[in-house]
Amino acid sequence: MARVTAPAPPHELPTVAPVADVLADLEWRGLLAQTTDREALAKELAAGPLTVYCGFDPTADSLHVGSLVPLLALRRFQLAGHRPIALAGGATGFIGDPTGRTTDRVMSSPEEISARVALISSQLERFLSFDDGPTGAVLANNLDWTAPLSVLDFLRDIGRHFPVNQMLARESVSARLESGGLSFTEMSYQLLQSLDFVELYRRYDCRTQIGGNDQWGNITAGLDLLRRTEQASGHALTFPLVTDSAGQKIGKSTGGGNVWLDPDLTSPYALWQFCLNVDDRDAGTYLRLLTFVGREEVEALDRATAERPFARAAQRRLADELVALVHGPAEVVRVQAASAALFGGGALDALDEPTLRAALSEAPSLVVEGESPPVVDLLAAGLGLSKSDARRAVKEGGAYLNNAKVADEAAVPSDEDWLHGRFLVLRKGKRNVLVVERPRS
RNA sequence: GGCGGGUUGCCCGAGUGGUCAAUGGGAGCGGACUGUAAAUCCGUCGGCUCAGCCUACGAAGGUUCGAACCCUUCACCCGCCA
Repeated sequence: MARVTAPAPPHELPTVAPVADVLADLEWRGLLAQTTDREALAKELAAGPLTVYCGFDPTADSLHVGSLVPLLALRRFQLAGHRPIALAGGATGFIGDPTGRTTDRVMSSPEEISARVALISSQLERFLSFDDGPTGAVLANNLDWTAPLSVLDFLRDIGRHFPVNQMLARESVSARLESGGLSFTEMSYQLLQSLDFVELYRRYDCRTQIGGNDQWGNITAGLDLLRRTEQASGHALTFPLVTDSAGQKIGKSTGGGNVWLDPDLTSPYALWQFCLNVDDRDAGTYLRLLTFVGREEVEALDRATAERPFARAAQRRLADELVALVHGPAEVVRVQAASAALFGGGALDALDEPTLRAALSEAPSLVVEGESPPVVDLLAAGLGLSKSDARRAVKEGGAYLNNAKVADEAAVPSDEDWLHGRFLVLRKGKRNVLVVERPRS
């Protein structure tokens, strides 16, 4: 059964001004790609609380920054006085959405999927408000109604409404037919998603589904089913699939990996740093899509970026907002202190021990007992480099001990180098910081 | 099944008996510039007990003083013919 209320979120949702006109809000943020009859939708939105859903398939152990686009959109609807439903795809994740794929997904085991659903659900909960009022959010799992369904019932009650010729015509399917075909399993994905829509309509009178623009086909398939089985009409609303100035999907780090919401996968510090390093051309876009910062302020930040790019006001604001949103306001303070200490230049020995310790808690660390090995060995062990790499770093002038360049490949930290007698701050290049710690003697 | 072409470092791709750890490009990394950005420039880019040594050019054997390069077998990929 879907859970209607959630346990207390780990941190307070940020207080954000209510949204007066959610469509207008989405529009200036660049979040509107397509909608069904927009005027009708606007009219319904104005008439009273509408229930809006968006699905999240458990494709990994965590949501990533890109997932915030639809997730925050749900929250935007909530702030505008509507009820959001976050749907975890325990069933659809089982099948795998063929959209945008060229080959069958590798199937994960049921255990893996249910574990992921649990992880993702707990993340989804944190961005919505689960009060008892008419706009209280709902967290659902489509496995709840899909698992008990028999094959025969499914084929007779659902499958019957799907003309194969239409299914084949859908972009997600036809693309795959061109590139070698797809299995019946994957082609069924749109049926499951449509079934979800109908089920949420029955349970919560949900008649609006939102999602990325690649979901348009799946969403409208659901609208068709809703019309056929329930004689109900609903709405679809999609967001553009935004790419950054380098053509990458939003929320990809420079290395190409995802920036995750799970602090164990992407630390708050790493998230903050990721934001700070966002290209000038993308900062405004990110602010619009990934934060609740209002229009006037975003546009002011756009101007600030144009006039004084080096100040990186937009990136800083983005970093603070996102870290607060994802990890809580307390983390922002810690992360700022860490960044200031590590990028502020010299004077590490001026920091008192608690501050230093807090600042460095985000960096990888290494514990050394007894005699200290040479700097090169510490770098290699702590940063996962080969010895040659570490040696090269020194040779190229890219190795630092307590913010001072290390010139000698054979350098060994001296007793005076240990800050407060306990810490060494090693660095390779600008960003790869390593903390070496030794037990209090 | 037959004939031909191919398999090189993270990716692309040169190299056809010694001067090959292997040209060039991309990615990555470091430096300079700067703003922890972009662009640009320079450097670097298998490992190590690092002026030397070890391991590497699909796999295994062979020829040779010496092989990524020649020969044999095997595996995989791509063409053409059945």
